[in-house]
Amino acid sequence: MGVTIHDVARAAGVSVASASRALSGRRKVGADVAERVARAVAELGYRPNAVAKALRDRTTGTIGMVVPGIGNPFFTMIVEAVEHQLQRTGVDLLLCASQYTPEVEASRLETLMARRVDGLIISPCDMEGSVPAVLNAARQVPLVQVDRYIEDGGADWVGVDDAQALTLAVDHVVAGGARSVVFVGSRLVNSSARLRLDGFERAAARAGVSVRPPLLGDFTLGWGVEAGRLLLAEDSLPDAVICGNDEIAIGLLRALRLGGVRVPTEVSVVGFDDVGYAAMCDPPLTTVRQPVEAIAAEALRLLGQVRMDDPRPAQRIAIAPRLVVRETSRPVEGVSRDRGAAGAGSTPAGDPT
Amino acid sequence: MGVTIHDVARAAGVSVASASRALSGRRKVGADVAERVARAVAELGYRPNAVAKALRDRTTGTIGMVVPGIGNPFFTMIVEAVEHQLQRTGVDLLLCASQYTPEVEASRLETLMARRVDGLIISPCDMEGSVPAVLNAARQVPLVQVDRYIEDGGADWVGVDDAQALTLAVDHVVAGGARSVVFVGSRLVNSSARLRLDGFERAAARAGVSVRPPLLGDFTLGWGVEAGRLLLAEDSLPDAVICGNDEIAIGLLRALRLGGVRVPTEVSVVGFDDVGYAAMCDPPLTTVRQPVEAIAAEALRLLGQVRMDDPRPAQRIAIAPRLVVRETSRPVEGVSRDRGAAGAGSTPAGDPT
DNA sequence: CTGAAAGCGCTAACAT
DNA sequence: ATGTTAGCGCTTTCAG
Repeated sequence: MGVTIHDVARAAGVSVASASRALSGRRKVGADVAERVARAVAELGYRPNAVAKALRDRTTGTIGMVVPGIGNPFFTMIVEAVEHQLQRTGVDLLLCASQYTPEVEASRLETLMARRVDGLIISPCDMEGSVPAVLNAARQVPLVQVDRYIEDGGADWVGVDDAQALTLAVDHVVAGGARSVVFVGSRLVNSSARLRLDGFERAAARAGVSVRPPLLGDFTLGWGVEAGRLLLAEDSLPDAVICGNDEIAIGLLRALRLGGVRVPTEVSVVGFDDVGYAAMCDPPLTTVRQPVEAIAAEALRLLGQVRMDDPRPAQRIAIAPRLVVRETSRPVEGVSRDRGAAGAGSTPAGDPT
Repeated sequence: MGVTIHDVARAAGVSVASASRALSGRRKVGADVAERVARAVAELGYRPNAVAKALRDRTTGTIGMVVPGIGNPFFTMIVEAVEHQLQRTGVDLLLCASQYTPEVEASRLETLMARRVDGLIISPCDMEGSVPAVLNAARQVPLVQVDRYIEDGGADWVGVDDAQALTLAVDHVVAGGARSVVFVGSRLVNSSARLRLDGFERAAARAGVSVRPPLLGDFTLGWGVEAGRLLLAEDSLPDAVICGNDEIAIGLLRALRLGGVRVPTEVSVVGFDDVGYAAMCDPPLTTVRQPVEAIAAEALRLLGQVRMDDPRPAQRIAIAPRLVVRETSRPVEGVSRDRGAAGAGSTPAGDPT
């Protein structure tokens, strides 16, 4: 620690300007200068100070990302996708969790801006509560929302096309013979919850099937099992249940099994997201896959486009999802099941603890 | 963007020094000065530039963390714990994933150091391959390893007491009547894998039970189901199988169920980590819980202690785990099962997608 | 092609 | 109590 470009310049017998030029390679330097600087760097173990560079350049090569919670597999997927897209960019990611709380979300945004991130990617935790902080941040620095958005239309957004996703899900179970369907999702506190319920209702109406009143809780396993019990307690089961995310679906599956209900023979279940576990649960879950890589790529592209000076209208980009048919839905002629569902090695790997 | 402390000083009609003092509150200022500065700040929407402060202070208020992969629930737990401990500290976390690859790990460490993080927390991905990068980093900045460590003893470490953990697991199944046990874990490429196998073998020997050759793959669901099939293919099943982590255990459970084996009636299964899903799988998993909060707290404490000038010997701190008895192991007199296992709302919540 | 010097925004001596 | 100023490490005009 502590060897600066001055030390390098002195050791190489050149000016700091030359050392800097040699280091960055962005300007011509004599061959001998380059040579001697390189040697000095190696000998002294010089490491450029990114902080000083950032101060000088007024840009940090860093973008901030804030998601509601990193414990949630879906957010983990998006974070990984963003990280993946950033790979060879030289841009680093400053990751924060808002813990589903507008207050900590606002504070995280504040410190990210103090650190002068070059851009911000955020999945706002609360459709209403997040509005001031997000809007305020968007005024200072390029910002794009992913997955969830605030109700105010003041900032760019990219996410999955929820309407299309629900259409895919509903049409699939209907094609499998379902005549009555129910939606199990989240209370309408964030945009995804609302969009998905809407999408479901429209798709069901279009398909002309009977729809039961939706069950709305939160996006957790726990709610999934509770919802399953609620369903079991009713007079009769619907032919299919469409879930707001995979966690709910997996919890539901569990409750149904405990209740002695066979899936998909008696009822079909469809999830949403396609988290890693969906392929490994029992039976493997039919679900709508979120195009996370595409979302990440698009978000980053948008971020690069934003110019704080000429404010162009906010964009909303919805990306088409894909239905992944596995074994919790009744087979449909002409639609083949996703292979690799049942077994080993089909998940991205990972080598924990 | 762009309003500096100079602007504030000018607007308030005071010197930058006074403005700085008023802002930091670290030195006395006249009441009127404080007042006028506060107003100027509010009017101009001043935001201190953390980059400039960092350059001046030679400290960033940031620590870097690098884990093999954020998709793995266990690492996610540690990251959350560290974040949680950092909460009211004003210290921010710079999170990176090494993707289980020493090369990217080295590169992440390099950029973290360029950004002048005040400390580093790392779970090295490879017992051998990570050695040079970790040692090199530890030479520049306070560093502590969590969970995994490099074989060279040159850097601090804090993690779970694997030997004790395996003793807990083995003694528990033996108390439940098991006479033959097998270990399903990971190939010995990282410290945890080795420590856990060792711990298992010692504990089994001490308990005087018959042990079958261990099955070693990786820490994934996929390997768990494969191992389950391998077990099924043998002449007879062991009384109990102890797994290297929960993912393996959950995969194994699935394979056993498909094979028609009843758990825990015919065989007991014990996991390791106690990830959120362990309480929700079927049946709920008996497992050894990692004391992640304690590990995070201890790591941070250690980090604060390290003085780069006086090199004290490296420390290794192993923290005691706790056995969480659920329903994949045969009941033992006097040991009560973990309640809340079967149902709703027992997980930390989370409100995804 | 190379060097001298200014300045990014901030804080801490060092005056006053 | 307040103001002036140097300087953190770097890049980039501007001269030569």
